[in-house]
Amino acid sequence: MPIALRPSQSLRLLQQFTLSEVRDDAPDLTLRQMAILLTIYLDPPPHTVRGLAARLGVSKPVITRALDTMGALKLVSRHRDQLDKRNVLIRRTVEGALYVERLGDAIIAKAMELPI
Amino acid sequence: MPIALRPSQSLRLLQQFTLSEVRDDAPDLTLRQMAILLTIYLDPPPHTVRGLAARLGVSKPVITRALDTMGALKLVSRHRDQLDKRNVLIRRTVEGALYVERLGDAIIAKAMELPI
DNA sequence: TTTGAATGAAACGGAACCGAAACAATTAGC
DNA sequence: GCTAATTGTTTCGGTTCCGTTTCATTCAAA
Repeated sequence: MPIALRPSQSLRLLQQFTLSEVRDDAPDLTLRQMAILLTIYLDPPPHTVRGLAARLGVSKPVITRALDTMGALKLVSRHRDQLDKRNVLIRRTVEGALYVERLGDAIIAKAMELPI
Repeated sequence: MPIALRPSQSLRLLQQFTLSEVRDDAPDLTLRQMAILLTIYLDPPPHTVRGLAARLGVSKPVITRALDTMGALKLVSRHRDQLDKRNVLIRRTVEGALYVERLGDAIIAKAMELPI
């Protein structure tokens, strides 16, 4: 059975989620950064700058800069591909996995609280 | 019956939603702007800068700047409260309602596509 | 009426982000 | 080997956002 949401439920869920993120002490990611992070953690590896840029429909510098920021936050890490040294492989980190897990928990909690 | 989501479903839903927003031509709002916009459109009015700042747990300048940006996008409008001219009342707009409605539709569509 | 509190906006310096273009490093094709 | 293509990064000028502080306006209380 697919997940069926009514319009008011979907918007309330999004509101509660964004509010919890804003209120939280954890660093706020931009929408783009969040899309990149989730793609790295949900889609099967390997992940490259080029591949992520294509997945998001943005330019490569957008990915590079987002990886700079999230790398400083230790949410992802970069490593040169030894088979093709032009490539950079983006890998998951423990901190990133925790961050993503926390996102999922927040959504589940807010979904549970939704009025019927 | 409350909305029950499994962790993988909640994260996949968030990924699909953020990806659709990033890919979309519509201007990307920051998480804070989105929280403000949804609060204005979902919570009962009146909405003031001070009230929104308290609701989000941020400072007033954060609200003022976000209203500047979203006002330029015509997603919200500002009006002086004639009863207490210190207050600024934030009101909804047609464009903002459409933007919010589109957000809800995107979530519903992505939720329907989730694997069981 | 005058002092103090409350509200929202503006100013400030610093940081991050944007699109576009140019760039070095590496690989592929001939 | 040598040219062309690919990959990711850097640079550029400009914009937006941030936190903090300061300010103007308005209301409330004495």
